[in-house]
Amino acid sequence: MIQLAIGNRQSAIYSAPVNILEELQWRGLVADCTDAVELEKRIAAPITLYCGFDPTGDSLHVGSLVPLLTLRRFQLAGHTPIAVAGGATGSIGDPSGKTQERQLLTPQILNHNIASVAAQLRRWLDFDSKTNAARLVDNASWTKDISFLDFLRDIGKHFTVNQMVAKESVRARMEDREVGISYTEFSYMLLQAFDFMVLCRDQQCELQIGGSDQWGNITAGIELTRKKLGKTVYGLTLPLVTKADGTKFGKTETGTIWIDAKKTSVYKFYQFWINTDDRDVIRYLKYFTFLSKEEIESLEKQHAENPGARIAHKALAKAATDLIHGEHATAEAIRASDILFGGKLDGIAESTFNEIVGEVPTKEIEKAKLAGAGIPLVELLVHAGLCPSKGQARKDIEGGGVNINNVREASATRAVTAGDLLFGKHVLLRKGKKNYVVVTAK
RNA sequence: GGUAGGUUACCCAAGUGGCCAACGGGGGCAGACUGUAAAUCUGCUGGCUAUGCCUUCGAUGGUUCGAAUCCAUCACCUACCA
Repeated sequence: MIQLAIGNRQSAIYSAPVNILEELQWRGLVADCTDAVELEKRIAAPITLYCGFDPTGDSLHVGSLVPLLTLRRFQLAGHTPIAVAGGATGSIGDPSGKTQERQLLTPQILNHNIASVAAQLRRWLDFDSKTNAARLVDNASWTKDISFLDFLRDIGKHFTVNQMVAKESVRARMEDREVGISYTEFSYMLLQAFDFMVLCRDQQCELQIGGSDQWGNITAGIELTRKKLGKTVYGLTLPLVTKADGTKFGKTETGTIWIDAKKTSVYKFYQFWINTDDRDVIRYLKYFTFLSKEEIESLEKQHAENPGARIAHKALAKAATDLIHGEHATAEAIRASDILFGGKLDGIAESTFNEIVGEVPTKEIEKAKLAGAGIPLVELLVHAGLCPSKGQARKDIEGGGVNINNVREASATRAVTAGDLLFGKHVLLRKGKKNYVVVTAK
């Protein structure tokens, strides 16, 4: 990652950054870029830039947030962003950063994914600006009618296999004799290069941004554009988001953190950020929020003075959740977190308790099962998805890791009955410190 | 093709006739401490209708009262030779 000195021209007010590159550098968002000197000159005037989003899933996840928010930063700085939801590239599969050949998506799934991702992209870019409205395009629109022969003659001729093979993403797969790389994925680079050239030709796009794994694809596009159009265009890559503990960013035990509230609840999304490692929190504030340099530096100072207060974590979680899910949903997630981690449930009002229902995972159970002797706790834990088996549930209880309504339960033979219901409806189960499930009797 | 060695739970790895659901380490989960951290310490880590029962040591078949362990065949991996 390039660490350049920050000039004292740096504006403290985000809404009017003098220089987007300085802003990005300060945020640590520049992994690499082509011809930094020329790009800096060019970017003094509004530029059109693009970034592709991979429709491999039906939602973006926190990892794809970095390029998306960076597009937004460019737009706020007066530049014109183009988001490409790739129907063409998506149908092939990018080998970059992948150790395995990808499973091709069916056209139905691909279309569904593109529609879902496109809808999300629309929410964080401004399409109504009078001066620099964002655009959303599907690269299938310019690739679907081109014939294979034309593509080979017009595009393929500009690439030598020698240089394609030298690209990191291809080389890694070629060296792995077990997996290899299909001709399909090998060709991916050409498609993405073609995109850049077309966007430059038809939409005056002069800059492509992407994750650092996109470097090879981006430079391929730059070369193609120079050869076909005789124009100089630029590339800028963003760092891979790392974690201090070395694990992969954006995943938890329970899976990927998605942008879609239906796939990852707002509460869970908020909790994801709250649980950020101390060593990562300031970096993430820079990556994932639009807080100003001043605000972040102030948070950094407070964090250094009193890390236990986790002021920076709270600011990060609030800002990121606000940005993605809106202030209202964020307030609810914060409220639910305060209730759950605030201590006792004694004397809690039903309306207050209801705030956490639906925020944390909720499971239903037939009321009849709680009548009389009730249902064994071990069974309920498995039903709630907190334990994988009754044997494990028993061990968890014996180890002191299970709480009913926030009261530790030490007996593995304990049954849960109607008498345990809060407000005649809910039982709050907890395993460990932060795994909550509300079981609702129906 | 020949010879030798290997294949054990999520991963690495011990075990070579009964005391083996299988040492140890990693990872994971939980507890203490703490800040819903980190580090450290402790416990657990195949399933169940549970002082017992069932499934599991590459696959199949066999020997034996009894097999992860012995034998045969097959599959895959590694090293050396050709």
